[in-house]
Amino acid sequence: MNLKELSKNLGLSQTTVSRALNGYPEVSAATRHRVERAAKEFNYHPSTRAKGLATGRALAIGHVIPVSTQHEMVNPVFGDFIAGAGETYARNGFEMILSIVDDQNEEQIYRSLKSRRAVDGVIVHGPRIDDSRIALLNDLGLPFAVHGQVTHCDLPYTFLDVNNHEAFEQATDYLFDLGHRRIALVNGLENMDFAHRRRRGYEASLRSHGIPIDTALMCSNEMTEIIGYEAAYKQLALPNPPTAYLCASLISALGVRRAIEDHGLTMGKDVSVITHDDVLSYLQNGGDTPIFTATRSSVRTAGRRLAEVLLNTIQHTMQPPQRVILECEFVVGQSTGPAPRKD
Amino acid sequence: MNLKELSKNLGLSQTTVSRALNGYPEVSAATRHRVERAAKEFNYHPSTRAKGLATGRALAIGHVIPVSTQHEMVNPVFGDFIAGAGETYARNGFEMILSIVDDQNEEQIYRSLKSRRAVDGVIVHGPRIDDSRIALLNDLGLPFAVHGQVTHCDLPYTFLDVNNHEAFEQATDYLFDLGHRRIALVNGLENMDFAHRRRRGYEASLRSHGIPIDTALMCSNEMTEIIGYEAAYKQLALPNPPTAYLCASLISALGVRRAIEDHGLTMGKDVSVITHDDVLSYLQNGGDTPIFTATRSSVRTAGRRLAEVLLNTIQHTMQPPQRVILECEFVVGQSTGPAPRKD
DNA sequence: AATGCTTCCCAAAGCGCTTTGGATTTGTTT
DNA sequence: AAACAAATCCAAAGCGCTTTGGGAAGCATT
Repeated sequence: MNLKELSKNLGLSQTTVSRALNGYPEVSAATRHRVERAAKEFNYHPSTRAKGLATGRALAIGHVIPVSTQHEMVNPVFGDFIAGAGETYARNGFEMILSIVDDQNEEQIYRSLKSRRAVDGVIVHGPRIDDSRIALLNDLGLPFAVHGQVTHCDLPYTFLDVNNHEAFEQATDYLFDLGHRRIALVNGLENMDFAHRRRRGYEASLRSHGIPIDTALMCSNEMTEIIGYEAAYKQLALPNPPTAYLCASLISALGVRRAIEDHGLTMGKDVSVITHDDVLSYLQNGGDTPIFTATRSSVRTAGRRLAEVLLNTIQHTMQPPQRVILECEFVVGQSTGPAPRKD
Repeated sequence: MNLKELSKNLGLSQTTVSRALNGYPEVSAATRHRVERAAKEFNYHPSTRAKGLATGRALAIGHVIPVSTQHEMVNPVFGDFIAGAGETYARNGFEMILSIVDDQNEEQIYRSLKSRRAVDGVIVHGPRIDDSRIALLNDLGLPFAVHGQVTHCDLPYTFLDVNNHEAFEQATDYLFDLGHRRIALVNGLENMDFAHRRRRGYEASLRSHGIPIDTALMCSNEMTEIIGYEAAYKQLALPNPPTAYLCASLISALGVRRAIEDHGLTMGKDVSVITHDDVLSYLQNGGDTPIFTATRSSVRTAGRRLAEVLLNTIQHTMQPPQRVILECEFVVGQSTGPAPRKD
């Protein structure tokens, strides 16, 4: 069923039917009603492609997912973020188009999306420090919104980010207040902006308490269970091992916990752990009493909100870049306790 | 830059330029070369929408991701599957469009995708037992391919599945051969087809060895760490606890391991664990020596292959439904050992 | 020179929608 | 009753591409 057939069926012109369906005022209420009923009856939906061609709008948002060629990693938060964004798109009649691309060909993809007019805007995932994509997208004139921020980028741009610095500073403060002085950081890859900020927050806290920064207690890598395990296992074997951990992800934290237990120690008693918790649907941090003390911020909510922000900037072009910063909720769980007395 | 401008620039008609770019033979080699160079120079890409309108093909595949309203769960394998499928699409000039939808409105979405001619075909995710989507898509005449199978569906359809029955039967056999007689199953939701098949494989093995099926040792739920933990913790407190576990997911297995350790037991010695391993990028099962004994099958590869199968059936319509079944690799890790002697 | 083949190219229609610029009808005002 | 405004509706152009149905030029064949 297309517009032509529908309008023939109704004995109206395509113009009138189109207008009736799109809420233009030049149509009488009675006609509009009749048209709407018929559209429902015949399950008529306008062709996105034709509509896009005619209006010049794609009614679609692109998500470019970089998959690092070295690690073949798909960021685990991605699924939940997309789910959140998808809700927003569905509500607004937009489609989400996804491009998986190795980080070599990223620029290529953005150019192609632009010149094919395939999308009205894009969401930038996984921003890195000094990320070149901001400048590129600005040049291309393709509206975009970043999930995260870009350190060293002085161009204005629209983004939504968690307050990573604040969260990790606060978490480190909390551990300090419990008496911990040897606090380790199991971070994500620090060329990623979020990981960089978290380290800075951690360091800021240490500095403010006069604790020297010990690089032996810091690691930066992919956030997998194995890597968390290996990093913590080694550190706990040090002559002067950490008594507390700060993890960038619940998955890393699971590895850290395993390392703690493999050393015959007890989490929450011998070694404390705080992790960032993205509230992934398949990795809940316990029920009412969280297992891990955590800095919590739902990545799904982030997806929903950032998509809203992007649609907004697309609709009302000419407004200044939006900047949304979400504060983490600090939840106390069973994984932290007073630092053990030295014997 | 559009076709009109490009052809004006070259002093050729749109027809010729279009044909040159699309590999039709009616163009001299010299002209084709000239056109291709110009296209590259001006970074010309045909508008997907216009192309789609003209050809009647969308050059896009839809992925409908059901998000259960009760659990708000996004299947964790989804990210990796999509990454695999995306590789295939990129290679073939297709786009992937994603719809997130709560399971109430699923049918609606398929109808809409069809009537808007937004996609050339869809991938069906998370098939359930007796899933009504097969019949629906057949009715709609929308080409599709299923990631998994549908028990109780006698319509022919294209799918790719892991041999779940075989894998779990084999895993149970393996545990039996190690002397285990109390073998527990921590399964996914058994209205999902894959989980149903796994249970049947497990039961088939038990039956063939004359072991009675004990429902106290079986549970079926979302595959999260917490749920795995809780199920195993309870079962291990039984008067006659299991000595071995079969898990539907590495994430559940992490929970089971924690439960084992919280009971003061050692995995691989006191209690054995075998899990299915989807080879998710952020949840590797160890390096050279796997932590968990596992039935392994990469969901990313599955995504890549299923997308290929779907594109194939779309190109060569009129060929019978394709059925691909992948056998799991059985890898022995550190989590299994001989059943402990009864005292 | 007329005929028939290729080879190479083009004008124009059409895909399904929106939107411009009227046309027609109806209602209101004097 | 004439004149004008408002309310409804419509024909046709246009979005950027593909594809049909030729047409012109070049060459070899009669």
